[in-house]
Amino acid sequence: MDDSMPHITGAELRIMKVLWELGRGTVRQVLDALPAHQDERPAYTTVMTIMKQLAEKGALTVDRERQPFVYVPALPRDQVLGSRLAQFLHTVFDGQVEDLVLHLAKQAHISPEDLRRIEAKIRAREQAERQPRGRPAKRKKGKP
Amino acid sequence: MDDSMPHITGAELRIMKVLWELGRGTVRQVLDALPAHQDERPAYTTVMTIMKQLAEKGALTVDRERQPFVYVPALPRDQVLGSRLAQFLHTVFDGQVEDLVLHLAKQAHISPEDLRRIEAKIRAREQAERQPRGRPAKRKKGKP
DNA sequence: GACAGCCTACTAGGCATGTAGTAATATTCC
DNA sequence: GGAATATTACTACATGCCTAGTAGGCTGTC
Repeated sequence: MDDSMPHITGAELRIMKVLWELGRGTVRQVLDALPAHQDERPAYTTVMTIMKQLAEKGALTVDRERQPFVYVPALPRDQVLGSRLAQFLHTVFDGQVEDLVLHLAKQAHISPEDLRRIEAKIRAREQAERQPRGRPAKRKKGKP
Repeated sequence: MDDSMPHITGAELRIMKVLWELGRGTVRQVLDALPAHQDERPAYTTVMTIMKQLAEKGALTVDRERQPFVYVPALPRDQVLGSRLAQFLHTVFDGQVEDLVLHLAKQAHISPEDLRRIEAKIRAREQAERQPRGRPAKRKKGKP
């Protein structure tokens, strides 16, 4: 599962995020949808190169039928983010989850009430896993 | 405070962890205390180079009186780890704390009870901050 | 059928990082 | 005082990542 996870770098992750949002897209579409990082956007060719790397790593599948190639995420968002989180937890906090959450609480100004909400979500999810009945509709941002 | 935080890389963080644990130490001591990463340890000179870099960045102070130079952490563990966490939260989870904690819960198998414990700790800390005994009140940085 | 425009593939260079070797220097012991 | 040992500074090298340019192909239009 995790052992086959390719390593996704920072720039690659930015691209993946856009594609998870879009569902699928061409280089041009990804470039346009890329959150303007305050001032500068990468060049078209840069985005293309990164997407090609992602395809080679198996993080994207390419539909070469259509002429502007269409790229589709081959790895679910949860898995990639989870993998990164696991690595971060291990390298920075030595796997001490409590330590991480405490730091998080400190600097992100999480209130105990926030934790309550999260706790409730976890419980809900656990129940949902126990009795799977269609999943709750996830809202997607419509984008052209 | 945070804006002057130097960037600590992965290898550097490994060294810092040892020194936070030891309190202070020479290159040799750090090398010996370095958790044998299962199979290979870096060379003595490698550790030395990294520690020199850390000193240049201001993450370590050097006592050159003693002949085997003695290095002391100049940045508190909380601050460095917190900074890394903040950056991680921003780049990977777009600052969505709940999203991060939910992922954490999923893969690290945190139970709601664990969260309860953490919640209690946060409350305790908040109270401690409210009624500081002995220690001067910690000023909170204002947020825009 | 030729041309213009967009798209892909290939290639390259710059930068940060991690690792380690070599020469010079200080310390200690005899 | 001199030799053996340990420590430091300087430098180099390999790797990975990010960014971008150029050449060539495909598509649609006139």
